Amino acid sequence: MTRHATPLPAGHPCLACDVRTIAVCGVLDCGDLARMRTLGRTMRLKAGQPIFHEGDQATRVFTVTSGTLKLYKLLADGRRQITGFMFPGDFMGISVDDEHAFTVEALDDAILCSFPRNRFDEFAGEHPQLERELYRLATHELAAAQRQMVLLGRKTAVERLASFFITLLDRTGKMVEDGREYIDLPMSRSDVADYLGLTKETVSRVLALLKDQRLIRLDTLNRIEILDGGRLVDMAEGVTD
Amino acid sequence: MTRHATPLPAGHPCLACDVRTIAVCGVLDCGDLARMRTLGRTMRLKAGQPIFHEGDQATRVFTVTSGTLKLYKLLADGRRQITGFMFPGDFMGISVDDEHAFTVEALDDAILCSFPRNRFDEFAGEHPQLERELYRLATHELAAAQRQMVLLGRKTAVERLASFFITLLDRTGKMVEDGREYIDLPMSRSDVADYLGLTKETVSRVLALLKDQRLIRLDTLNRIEILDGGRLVDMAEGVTD
DNA sequence: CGTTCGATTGAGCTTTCTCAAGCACAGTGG
DNA sequence: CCACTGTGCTTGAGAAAGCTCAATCGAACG
Repeated sequence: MTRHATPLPAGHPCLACDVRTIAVCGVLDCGDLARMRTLGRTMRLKAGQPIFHEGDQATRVFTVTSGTLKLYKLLADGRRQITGFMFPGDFMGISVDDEHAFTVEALDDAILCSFPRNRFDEFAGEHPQLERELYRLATHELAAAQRQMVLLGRKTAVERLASFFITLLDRTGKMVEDGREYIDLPMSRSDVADYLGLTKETVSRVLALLKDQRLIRLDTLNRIEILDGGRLVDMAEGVTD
Repeated sequence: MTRHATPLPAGHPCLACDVRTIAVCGVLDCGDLARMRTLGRTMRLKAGQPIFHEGDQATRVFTVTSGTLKLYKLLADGRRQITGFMFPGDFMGISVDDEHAFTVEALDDAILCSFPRNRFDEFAGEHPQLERELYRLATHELAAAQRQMVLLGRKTAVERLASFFITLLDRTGKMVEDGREYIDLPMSRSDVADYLGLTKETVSRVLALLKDQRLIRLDTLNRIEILDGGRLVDMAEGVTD
């Protein structure tokens, strides 16, 4: 569940699909990539389909080729916290005591590459540079998790939405058309709410508010134009000004 | 900022103090430990003293020998989120792009062992089993961070306090005296609040509530007796029953 | 063209926060 | 030895942010 610094070019096929995946690109040479390729296989997921559930045995690791996934944990009564989203190029290999710590589900149709965990670990053991890269990815994940703790523990609803947009801009890369910046929201309002520790109603209301203040524009339900990124950054950090 | 599975025996001296530290004990042999020892030096901290601040250059890594530390991030207007506490045996070496992602401050008088980051990394590079252990620790940290996201995003004040006590029981090990279980709270009510995404007043009120329900007893302000651990575990997970 | 499902909007409510006052204990000085 | 003072903790009352429940809207699809 870690992500490479550079985004995967749209449509960039994954390692198992006979090309290199972002998570290892740059740290393995051609021969090693070829060897690793033989370990993987392609998985195609329909929207809404889960890959594994919290508590399942972690027998495989994955990289995302295309599509978006959500990671979440549930409480006994069904309350849900989405702990992250996965985009193309992301790596999902982290587990504790061989058990998955969360459920992963596809938001839209997605393609993954999957490797048997033991063979992947073995392969990593033989490639220190890959192992170091995995560690680096884990530390970046951890830093992101800490920022999310600040968001969930201390930010207002408006600040949470602003932070969310800024993070998406950074992560999925700006989409610019005719000089306008857009972000795609492949997830539902409920998903956004469960990621930000809010209700879907509050998400809707805050969107309306940001729209009224001309900071964003709802191009379509799932496509948002960023009208004032600078102001959003300030908001995200709690700068009242 | 990761923690070994087994707790450090009280008073167990650290690597730099001529003995082994928890973070590496079990993965290094005597000769390697001796070499690592030569890299470290001991640091003594007074209560309230910071080790480094968010954004500082990360030139050293640390292990905790004795005492307790808090890790936190601030928003522009001073709102604070404590992202974790460090106890004896814990390792603080994770940073992103050589910058510390949070501030670390001693809660009480503490002793640390500190290593120059570059020498430590170099040493780790020569000891794959140490590198693997650091990765394992990071993944455990990440799982803990995700549990904290559930707490901050979806749990009620009562559930947060119950979760906090259960986590402390697991982490610092049960202290049993005369067949009674205790936990120490080396941090202030404000610190607890900033860790759980609440205010100090709410923390006080919830403590009073749990006390009234005979789930805990305040032995002293900073020492809590667990009267009904089972019930607390249920509460922590949102089991209403 | 009707149905469905997610998104939006509204009204009232609950939990937690804020602000303020009172309390308890440790340290200090008379 | 005891009053004094400071600091952190607790308790109370009112306010506010966000939640719940319910109604309405609107785009997608058969």
